[in-house]
Amino acid sequence: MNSSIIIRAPLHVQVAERLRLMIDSGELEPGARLNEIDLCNTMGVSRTPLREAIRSLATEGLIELQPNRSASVSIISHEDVSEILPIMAALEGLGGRLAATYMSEEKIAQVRKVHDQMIIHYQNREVAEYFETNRLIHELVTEGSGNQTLVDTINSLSAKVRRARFSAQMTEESWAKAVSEHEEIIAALEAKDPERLEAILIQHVETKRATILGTLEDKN
Amino acid sequence: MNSSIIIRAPLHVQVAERLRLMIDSGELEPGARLNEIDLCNTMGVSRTPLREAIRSLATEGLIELQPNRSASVSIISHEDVSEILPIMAALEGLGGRLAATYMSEEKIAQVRKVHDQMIIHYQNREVAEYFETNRLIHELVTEGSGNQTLVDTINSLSAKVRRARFSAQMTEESWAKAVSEHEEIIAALEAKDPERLEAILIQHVETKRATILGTLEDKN
DNA sequence: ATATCGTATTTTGTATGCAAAATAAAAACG
DNA sequence: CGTTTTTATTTTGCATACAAAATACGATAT
Repeated sequence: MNSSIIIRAPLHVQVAERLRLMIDSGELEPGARLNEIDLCNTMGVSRTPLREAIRSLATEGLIELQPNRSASVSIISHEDVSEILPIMAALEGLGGRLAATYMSEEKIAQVRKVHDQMIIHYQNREVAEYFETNRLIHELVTEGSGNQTLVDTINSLSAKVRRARFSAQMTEESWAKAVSEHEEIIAALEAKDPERLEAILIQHVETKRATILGTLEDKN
Repeated sequence: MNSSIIIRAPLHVQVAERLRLMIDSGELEPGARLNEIDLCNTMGVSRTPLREAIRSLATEGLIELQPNRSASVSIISHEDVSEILPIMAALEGLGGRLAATYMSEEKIAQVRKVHDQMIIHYQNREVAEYFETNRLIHELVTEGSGNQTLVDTINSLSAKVRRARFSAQMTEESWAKAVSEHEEIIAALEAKDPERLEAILIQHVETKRATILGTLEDKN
């Protein structure tokens, strides 16, 4: 039989995906109001699937709902970031510990490849590419834990922080530190040292926290 | 002015709450199919808010969606439990560490009170009451971290495991162990010892894992 | 009797319609 | 003029209607 059956995802799923993308890319900025009819027109769907999608993103925390008024892209505060990062540290630490134990040689080699790419992007000061390869490495390591729930949980938290785009604060110095920590990450992974990888990943998130929160000298 | 304005939650929120309750109580068993029209009739609402609620619970993971067929209460497997518990261990550990540092004396006293109640329920072998006070203690400690995102994340994971009702497996022995660990938890909290509390809470979840998975001698 | 095909019924997916609330605009008042 | 009140418009909340898919049922053939 034909195994290439095209499975059409329900509209509300497609719409949710697209909204998530719009939020993630910044096309829909934090605080932006979601006018249902406008969005329906741009997406070419009716309000029903759109509203279902909005409800989903609301439970994900990407959108905020207030009765009888437009949904809005949720605004992430410094407090939110301060809450989320310690959680991510604990979870990435756990993921690393498991990954160092269970990850296959091939997967490790794959991480190494992406790592080397990232280093090149760093040397060439290609910010966007650096961030993307960076993100991918963390994803691969976490996936290496073999714990899908862990991957999902981290992704959900990561998505919220990512939107914040405090990243502008990244100095040459903090960037160098992050890269150096990544060298340690790959080393611990290749050495299959769970405790060390866990510790480094926790430290790495702490570095991220310091960077994002502008070394504390920001407001708040 | 009158500050006692009654804020009516939107129907889809009320419905979601009710569904969550039905799932949690077991009225809707894992695998049960959700017939939209039936549910609409029993709840006295139209399909629109019901479907919005279903989408929400689906993104929470309590319900599973398959295109063009009824939504069903998601079935939690032993694998799922094995994935979730290590995550909860890490997060409860983090929560405990923070709680031991930041929790106020009054809050600690409150936990102590609930703890003493729990012990009485244990001595009287009042299972339901024991579980409820137990749950409350963990919630209070986690809340003591002052990290709302952490509370929410743990609750979300906890809700999934709770539904599993593998709890039947609890022996007199494992129950005693859990209680003894709780004595240590309250001690570490009162002593404001972050490292110790973190360690105990992680150990405590490990005990739970062993209990739930029937000390490994189950299938799988 | 079992299996397969075709039809009828149920159930979900999506669009639309109407009422209520919120917002914007206009008019009345100071 | 600025402020409040009233009216009009927009926007959300919910219900319903219709189409498409899935399921259940029954007939036919083997």
